[in-house]
Parts: sequence; C-alpha cells; structure tokens
Amino acid sequence: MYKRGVRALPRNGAAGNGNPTLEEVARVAGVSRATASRVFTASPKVSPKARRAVERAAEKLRYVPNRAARTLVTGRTDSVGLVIPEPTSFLFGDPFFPRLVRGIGEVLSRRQLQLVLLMPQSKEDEARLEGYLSAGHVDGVLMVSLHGNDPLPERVHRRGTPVVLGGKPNVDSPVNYVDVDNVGGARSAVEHLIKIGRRRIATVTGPLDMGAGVDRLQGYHDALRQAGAQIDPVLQESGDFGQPRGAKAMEALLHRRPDLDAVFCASDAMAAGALETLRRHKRRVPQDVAVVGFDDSTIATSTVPPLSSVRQPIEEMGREMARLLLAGLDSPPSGGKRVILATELVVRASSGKGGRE
Amino acid sequence: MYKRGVRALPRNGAAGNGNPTLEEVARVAGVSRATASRVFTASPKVSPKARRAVERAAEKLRYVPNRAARTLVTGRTDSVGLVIPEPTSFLFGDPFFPRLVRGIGEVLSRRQLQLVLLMPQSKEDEARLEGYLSAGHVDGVLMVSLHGNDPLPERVHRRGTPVVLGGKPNVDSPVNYVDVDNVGGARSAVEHLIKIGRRRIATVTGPLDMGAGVDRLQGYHDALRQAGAQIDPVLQESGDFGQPRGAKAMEALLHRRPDLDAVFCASDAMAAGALETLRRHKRRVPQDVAVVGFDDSTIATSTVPPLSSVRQPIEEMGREMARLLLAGLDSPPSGGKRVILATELVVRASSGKGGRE
DNA sequence: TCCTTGCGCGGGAGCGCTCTCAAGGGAGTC
DNA sequence: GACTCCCTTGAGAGCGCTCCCGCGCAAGGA
Repeated sequence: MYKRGVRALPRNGAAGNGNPTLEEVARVAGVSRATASRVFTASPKVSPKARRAVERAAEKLRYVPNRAARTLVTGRTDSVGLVIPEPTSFLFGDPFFPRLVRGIGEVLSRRQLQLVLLMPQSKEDEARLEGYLSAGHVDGVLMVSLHGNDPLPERVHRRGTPVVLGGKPNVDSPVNYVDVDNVGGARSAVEHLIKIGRRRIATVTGPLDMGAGVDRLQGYHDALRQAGAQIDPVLQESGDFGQPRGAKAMEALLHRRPDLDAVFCASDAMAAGALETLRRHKRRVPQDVAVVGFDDSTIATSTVPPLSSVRQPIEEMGREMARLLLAGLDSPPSGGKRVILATELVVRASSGKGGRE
Repeated sequence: MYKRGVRALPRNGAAGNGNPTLEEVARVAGVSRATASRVFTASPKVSPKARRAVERAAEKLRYVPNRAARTLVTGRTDSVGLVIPEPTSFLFGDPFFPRLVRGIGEVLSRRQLQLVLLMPQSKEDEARLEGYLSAGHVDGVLMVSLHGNDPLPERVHRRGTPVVLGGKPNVDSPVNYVDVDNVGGARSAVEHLIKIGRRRIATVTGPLDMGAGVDRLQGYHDALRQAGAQIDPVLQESGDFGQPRGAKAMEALLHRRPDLDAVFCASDAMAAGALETLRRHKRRVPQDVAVVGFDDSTIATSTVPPLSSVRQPIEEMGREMARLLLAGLDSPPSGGKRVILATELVVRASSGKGGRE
C-alpha cells in the first residue's frame, strides 16, 4: 500500500508554529478578517465596538501580525539596513559603534522599524549586498564611513532605495549624508593651540582616503592660514587613527622639528601614542608640547595628562541619519540632502593651564 | 458613471517594485516555476541542463528571491535577533560591541543569515519584544549581558525559539550560554600579584548584579584562598565598571588600608581611575602599588604606566554564540549547553618589572 | 518485448495578510 | 414617507513562493 499524503493536515510552514492568525482573531471577535485587518493597520473606518472586540480577541489569543504575509502584499518590510564595511568597525574610537547604533535605534523604534545589520565580510558578500538592498528586503539603507569611493550607495540610491550615509562620501554624489563638522572641530582645536601661544603646531593626520582624515587636516590648515601662519609640510605626518602609528608619527615629527611646541592628532588613540613618545623624549605636556586629540573617547580621560579633545555628537548623528531616512521613506526619492553636526572642543590638562603662557 | 477599478492592473505591493519574480525566471528559462524554485532551494532533483537554464535566466533578470514570500510558506525567516538591553551598551569596555557583532556576523554570514538588532529602549518596547521574538519573526535569538534576572530569555526559550546568551545568566536557567572565564581571568590576575610578592591585595569590583561582576570577585577570592591568605572585606570596594567610580573606590581603599600594595580592578576603566587616585596620593605604580585591570581595552595601553589586564576573546565569544545558535536551529530544541572561553593575562608595566621584589 | 523502477518535472494549492469593491443600514433632508 | 448620502462591513482576489502529488519517460531486469 502506498503512503498517502493527508491533505487535510496543515503543512509545515508558518501555519505549523501555533501562532494565531488574523482569521482566528476575526472569528473570536465575531467580525470579518477585513475588519480585523483594519484594526491593525490603524485604518479609521472601524466602529469603536468592532475595534474593541478585535483588540480583546487579539489580546486573548496573543496575536502578533505575521510580518512576512504583510510584507508580501504591501511591499514594505518595516525594516532598514545598516551597512558597515568590514574594516570600518576597528577604526572607530571607543564607543562609536554602540553610540551610533543607539541614536539610530532611538528614532527607528518610535516607528516600529527593525534595524538589520549588514556587514559584508568578503568580496562575495559585497556583491550579494547590492542585490539584497535593491530587492526590497529593506525599506531604506544607512551606511557608515566608506573608504575610497565605494559605488554601492549611489547604485542602491539609483535603484530607488532611500539611502543615508554617515560621513561624507569621498566623491561628489547625490546621496544624502550626515556628518560631524570635522573641519570645524579640527579648526577649533588648532585655534585653541594658537590662542594659548603655540607657534610651531604639528599634526598627525588620519588616513587620507577617508573623509574624516581629509577634513581634520583641512581644519588644521584653515586655522593656521587664518592666523596668518605658514603651512609647513615638515610639521605634518600621516597616521591611521591607531595608537602605534601615533607614537611613530610623533617620533618622526620630533626628529624633524625638535622645537615644535604643540601637536594636533586626528584621533585620541594617536594622541595617546604621541604622549608616550613625548614622555620618552622628556618633553613635558603641556609645558613643552601641548597636545589635542579628536573623538573625546574614553582614552582621553585615562591618559596622563588627560587629553584635550574634540567631542562629536555621535548619538545625534545616528538620530539624524535615521530621521533623514524616515523622511525619504515617506516622500518620493530625494537626494543631495546633507546635515553637518557641530563638534565641541573639550579642554583638559594636555593643553590647559600650567602651560607657559 | 461609477469609477470602476481596473482589475487587470497590478496592485501596489511587491509586484509594483519592478523586481522579477520566480515565474518570470521560469518562463525565460523555459521550465516550470517548481523547477526554478528547486534550483534556488538547492534541491538535488534538478537536471544539470535545467539548472543551468534557470541560473542563466536568473542572472539575466537579476533575480533575487523574495524573502517575504519564502518566509510565508516555509516559516523560516533566515534571520536571527540580537537583543541588547539599553543600559548594557555603555558598560562595555571599548570595542566590545563591534568585536562581538563581528564574531557573530562571521558565522552567520556563512549561512546567509541576517542579523536583526533589537534594542528595547522602554518598558513598552520590552513588552513587545517577547511577542516579536516568539511570533517567528526570527529563527533564533542571541542576547547579551542581562542585569538582574531578566525572565525574557527563558520565556522565549520555552515558547520554542532557540536562544543563546552571551554572559552567564544570574539565575540558574535552562538557556544555553557562552561566557568568558571571568573567574579564571580574575584568579590569574590575582595569582600574578601574589607571585610578584604582593600581600595586601585590594579589589574594585564590578556591579554585583551582573555575572561578570560576581565572577571576577569570585576569582579574586579563589586566588587569595588558594594562597592561604585571608579575605579581608576592608580590601574590597564595589564599583560600576566606570572610571570615576574606580577613582573614588581607590580613594576609599587607600583611606582604609594605606598600606595596600596591589589592587585588582574588574575593568580597565576603573583601573585607569585607580591610577589617577594613586598618582594624586604619590603612590608609585608598580613599586608601591601594583595594578591589574580587566578587558584589555584600548585604555590599557594609553595609561601611565600601561595596564596589566585580562584579555577576553570577544570575537570568539560572538562566533561561539552564533555556532551554538545554529546548532539549535538545525536540531530539536535543546538547553543547558554552556561554553566557557579562556582568558589570558597580559602583563604590562603597572604590575611588571621595576617592582620591588 | 513487456514490466518495473525511479528520476525529473509541472500542476496546483495555499501560507497570512491587505486592499478594492460593492452592499447594507442608519441618519439626515425635502 | 421616500430618497440620498455616508459610514461601516464582508467577500474575494492575489502578493511570490514552496512543496505535495502524480505523470511521463528512459533505463534496467525478466
């Protein structure tokens, strides 16, 4: 005898997981499926009585709408992707990542949107990513800090999915972005060094294939120029945001200009490295050499002396990215919006009183 | 005349987004939808010829399967949730969060699973979360570091969704978890202090409503006991993992036991605070007081002197969590699995040579 | 040559939901 | 009292996919 499939039994699939469906809620509430649906889609066309009945039934059955079914018909997924390229996560100072995600989450959760983390780890992943993002698996995309000129955001944007970048893209692109005022932050750091009487101000830059690296160098130049000072390439050394490179860069700077009296480092980690080197060379900080970092990370308060640093509104950046994306979800595709958030110099002992002015 | 709906036109919804469907791929490939489907579900029952035809058609049309439709019928979502309670993200040293997520992502991406970040930010969010997790919106759940005895993981586990915790739960629970060997790490730190000749070893604990806090204190006790030393409550001060509390706790300890000759801090940030206080009190580190931290964060290398610290395999913890979850997805619900990962003491100047032994 | 075996394939149902359409019924108007 | 209007409701189709069922055909055994 043949084994025969039994048609009447539910198949596997979502039906099998024991979750109540809208159908059941409607039955318990004594209304049609359509009316029950209207309650959950916040449609206004439901009588108070019917609404109450449905709400009670839903509560009783612990009903939770099936997102897949909803997505299938509406075309919305109620989720947004956050793309973080592999190398990025390590460059960031301190609690950058959690703070950013927190800001994003704050705004998204008010709209009941889920955040899907996408971290391509190989070329293969990256190739798949564009398809994934464009296929409607997410309603919008947030991306942080790309190196070089990644074509991905622009491609996805063109395919019609709203995109917001965190950090200025290297190339000129029609994609919306939010950035902190790296130029202004660096400028205020260097202006501060000038104001406390420093004249031979060096800098350790970030990686110059990143917007943040370029802009912080720009701010350094701006401040010097505005003060009528000359820009001396000998006072400039490039780094990678990491502590060891900071130490090495400081070594090189001291070798070339033993008489430098201040250094602006494009990250706190590099500034910590610089402090190390300065100590080894018996330079007093801030008396002989004043030091300012960037990021205002936890490192800044743990060094000796504590680091003056430029504070960035990371949470706010996350929030603003999410807000910009939400605006893009509601209205037709737009581009070219940019939001720049102010930074703030926090002066501590590494450039503070006790100097020689 | 009435406005009449035009039935023939596609409605809004996923059909409107211009993405090709399986139907179209099948048509182009000259096979049935069922056969095309078999190609994408990696079913073996497809002739090489048909398979090639489908693959070519898919490539040509840039076909990406619609996840919602697939989920609707299979009941799988191919995504897992990562739950991070609000207060948590701030407690963690340094690059904890990115490193953990990276480890998780490494394993998940090999299986094409998406990571959905869930950060309940209010009581309301938390209430919704249980429904969300149990309703089949994710195939499994990863959760990190809960305070107190959060009933959520156990509830979700009981409702049939695989769960893996990062960090030991406070209460005894049937939920799988991965943790680093906090007890062993702390023990090795204190044993090291004993070995370099310290006898009055104090500790600044973490929050004692967290597993990590309790276990690190436990390790401190174990090491002392094993060395035949007495456990003196006067040498013990509680903290919160943060730098300011570390500084304050050190103050209290020095006041009570001016003759202490070592301190083990349950986090690097607190150790940095302790160094601050010791400096103010003109204690030399490590000559007068040796200091060891925990986390081996970026702070550890930026202090003066650099901190000895206990290194944790964070990426590996993420990977192991993901692996454990994958195992749970494949096989029937299981519980009670636990994986403890070894830690490693990194000795630097704060407890190193130049001491007085 | 006929029958068995099994592999590959297509037909078709249905997952749970939203949304359009049209119908029912109560209130308001002349 | 008859008619109109609007507010609420239900029926039904269909989103794109997977999987069960059974058919047909080629290969192997008798």
